[in-house]
Amino acid sequence: MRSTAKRTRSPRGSGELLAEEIIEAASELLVEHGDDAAVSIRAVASRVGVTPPSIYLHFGDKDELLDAVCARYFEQLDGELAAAAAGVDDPLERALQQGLAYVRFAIATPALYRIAFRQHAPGPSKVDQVLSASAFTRISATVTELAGEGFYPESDVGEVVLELWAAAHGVASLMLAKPDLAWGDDLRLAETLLRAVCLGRTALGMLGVDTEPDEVRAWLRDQRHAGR
Amino acid sequence: MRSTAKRTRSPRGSGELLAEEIIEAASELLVEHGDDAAVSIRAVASRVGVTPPSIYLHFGDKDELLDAVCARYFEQLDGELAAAAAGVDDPLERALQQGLAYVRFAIATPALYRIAFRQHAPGPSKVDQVLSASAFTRISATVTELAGEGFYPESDVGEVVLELWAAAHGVASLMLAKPDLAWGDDLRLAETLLRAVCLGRTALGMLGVDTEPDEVRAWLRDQRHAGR
DNA sequence: GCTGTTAACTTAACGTCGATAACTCACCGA
DNA sequence: TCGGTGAGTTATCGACGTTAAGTTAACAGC
Repeated sequence: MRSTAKRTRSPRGSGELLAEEIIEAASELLVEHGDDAAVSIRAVASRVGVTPPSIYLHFGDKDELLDAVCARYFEQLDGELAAAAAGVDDPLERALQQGLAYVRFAIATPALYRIAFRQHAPGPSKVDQVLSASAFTRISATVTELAGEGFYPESDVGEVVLELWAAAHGVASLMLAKPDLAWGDDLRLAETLLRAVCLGRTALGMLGVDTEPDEVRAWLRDQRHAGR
Repeated sequence: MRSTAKRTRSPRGSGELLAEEIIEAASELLVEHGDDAAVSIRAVASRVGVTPPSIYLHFGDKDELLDAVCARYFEQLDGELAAAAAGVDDPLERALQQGLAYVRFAIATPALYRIAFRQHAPGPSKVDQVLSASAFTRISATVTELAGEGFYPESDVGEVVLELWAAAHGVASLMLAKPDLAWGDDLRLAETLLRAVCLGRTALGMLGVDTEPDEVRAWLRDQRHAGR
């Protein structure tokens, strides 16, 4: 917890300048220590060069600060998703790349990702706004494109997006929580999972199989007995 | 934080009796308040009817207590998975039911599930032991059975189990973190996702399509242009 | 240039938290 | 009966989030 020299008082209109500095200091602490326990109001204040109560001039409480930190974090995600999708024409491949980019983004800074998915006070948070306006919208666009080409004929686009998100989040979250499992050293497992989510129903549908349990089971049984 | 009457001192050999009471008190606090902030050493001690330092006679620190709480929690999961699998002969259907049971279990007590997947100090935790010895083993058995029937011909069983777990955890975790999304009021979305994970690769494999991006894309293009 | 206002920040403090050290006391074997 | 020890207490520490009240510097108006 390095103690910075005293700041000179900010000029009159620039209260939000310090707010930005506070968010950045909190982010840095989070990334450097990899542990949200390292982010105390006092530590953040000390790093910015200010006393703890000053934080409360810019954020209602600690949760609000962390919410702002996560909002800024997910703004970066939007850029990453855009970069991952750039130049990828096929929407299927694009969905996959965006999913992988999401996982990479999450595991790159575990502390930030973890904190973004903690319980937060009810009511609309900045994180949710940023997420729905950027990443969620971006993936929705890709899935909509896929749906337009005939994938998921009987499913709502929103459902597919949620499934994709849940899969990507599941891999990322579980990798962070249980890093000792046999994940391999690349994202092959994530890739396989995401591909299954994108294509599973499509493949079954193209085989003329509905997703009712009995039908699937019967079809598989037939395949197993007939094939090979 | 109800303050219980003073306990009478326990007889000589029964140190572990209090340990059990402590775990249960902590679990109750967690479930009742739905918030891990409600579980303080002081609150737990007060509910048991004991002073705070007594907790440390039975648990090294707070994390160790919470680890024990989660371990006991996941012991129940093993029973739930067993119940969900009971009487389901088809391994495919069984995998699905176990996955759904996992999701139901998680969202039934959000506070407990959340706390179990927080960051914890490195080294083997009780939670991990319980998980790998019960739920993980149980799902592995089902997947092994599926693999024995010819599903996942080119995949390791461990990989498939991880994918299944990641998918179930992803849905559960995201439902808990973002309950305002359009999840519907049943677990249909989870079911679809789990089915895709169980069957996605199988279906593609049976179509004679490898999981390489180019191959899948080409195959889908052909299907789209040829079919309908 | 002086002055009043107010935004930006500080000082001091409260209550709660996790954790530790040092103590008390009942029980039990010898 | 008497030391030992397991079970639990009292007292206390430093750090935490947060608030109330005070201080100071930048600007607006004259």
